Amino acid sequence: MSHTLGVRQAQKQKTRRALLDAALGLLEGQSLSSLGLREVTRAVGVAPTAFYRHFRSTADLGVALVEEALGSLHPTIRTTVSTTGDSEERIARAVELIADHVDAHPAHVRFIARERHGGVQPVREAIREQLARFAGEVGEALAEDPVSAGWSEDDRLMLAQLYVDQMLVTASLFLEALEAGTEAEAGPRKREQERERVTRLATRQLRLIGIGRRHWLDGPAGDGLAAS
Amino acid sequence: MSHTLGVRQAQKQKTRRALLDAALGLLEGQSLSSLGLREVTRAVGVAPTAFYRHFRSTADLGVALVEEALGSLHPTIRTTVSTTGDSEERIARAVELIADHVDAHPAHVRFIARERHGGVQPVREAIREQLARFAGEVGEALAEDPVSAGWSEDDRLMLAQLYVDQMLVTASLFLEALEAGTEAEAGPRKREQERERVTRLATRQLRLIGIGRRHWLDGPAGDGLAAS
DNA sequence: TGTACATCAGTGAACGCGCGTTCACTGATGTAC
DNA sequence: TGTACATCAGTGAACGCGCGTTCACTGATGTAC
Repeated sequence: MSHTLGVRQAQKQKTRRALLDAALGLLEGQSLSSLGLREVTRAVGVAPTAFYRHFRSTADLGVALVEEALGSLHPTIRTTVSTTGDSEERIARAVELIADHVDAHPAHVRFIARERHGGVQPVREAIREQLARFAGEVGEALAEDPVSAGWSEDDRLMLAQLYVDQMLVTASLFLEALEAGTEAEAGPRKREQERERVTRLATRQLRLIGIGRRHWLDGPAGDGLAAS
Repeated sequence: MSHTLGVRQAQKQKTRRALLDAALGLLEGQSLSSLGLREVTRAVGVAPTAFYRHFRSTADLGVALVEEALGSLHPTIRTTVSTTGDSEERIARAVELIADHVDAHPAHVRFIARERHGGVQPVREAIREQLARFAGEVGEALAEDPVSAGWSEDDRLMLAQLYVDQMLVTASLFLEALEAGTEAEAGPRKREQERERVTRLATRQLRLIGIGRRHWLDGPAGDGLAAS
């Protein structure tokens, strides 16, 4: 019980971590489809051939990064949606959670935003799967929420996908806000302003969706015919 | 008035078009940041150096593609939002318009989805600018719509951005539906099913947003406190 | 209309460079007895 | 505990290849007179 891994395995994991971290860093300025295996090993300080001890290719490394970026997020998302309380409080908490996550893991967020529609098929597919899982989980959480009681499975999933996409859009905006403050002349003042702006925007968008949600079952007399 | 261009200019435009078309084709399978200048000229059948007569770099070509993909869409979007009629009809028309656009220009749509968060900064910036213009235009159109009468400029822009992002999400889903039918074993049957599924999903998401929109000014008594 | 010169889109050779992948290797770690 | 052998993460040389960029060029098109 004292040694859970062995020196050799531990060292291998350390190199693997270094490769993933170096790749993530290099991916801030380019897409996965142009990331070179030699670039990554050079950044870590190992021979190019060492790469093959851990990954078949950079695409393979990309799939591992997807798992790392999104895999641990499932419980967080679940509890966030399930949280009870006033609608406004829940929205504020969700937006804050997204902002904090972007602050804590900007490179992961950028990677997902970039590669979701990127040029590497297996990575796109891995992201698609994770997001589909998110949507499924949010949909289940919605089933237990009085606001969406009586909704069909189909409707719940429709709303869940709207929420998941909205989450990604918002995360991406927070990332841009973060970068706005990193530009040479701008400084943290600008960043703070941008962050506040995105928070306000995302909050109101979620509020509007929440209103639509609460009136979803009101029937066509209450909405379908009231337009224009 | 008989010759508007001259033989030399006409030939130059033709080569330029060929370069843009070839690049767009090659970008179906990779990101701009990994697209090679030699790849493009090889596909067209000109010498690599000919590329420089038209573009400084592949990034420069990418910016031209953004203009081509989004520049002509402004009037379309404006009239779509301004269209009068029943709420349901307007939603159906908007979704159909997106589906038709994806059918007509799949490579352009993929390019925008991919490079919006891609690894080439000037291209990201060009897309950001075009989408900001879209949002501004949708916001103006909303000002003339009775449903959003009395809204603040800020609120209109908030909704406009939600619509623009939703438009992109939907276009991206239609693109996936299109590809689902292109895979070897699937065939057009699968594609038709997927297309119908996305139409239903997008329609209901827009419907929910529309409901939220109609109740936006009802006040906190009607929505803020009704949750959970 | 004809001639002489200017322009400039596209050419083709050459360059140095970094790429992904192969291979036989080394030497520390792990295991069997 | 000690010895003999197996494993395997990381090495380093070598390969052929395609890349972006430079340069002086060619020859059709355009223009001035």
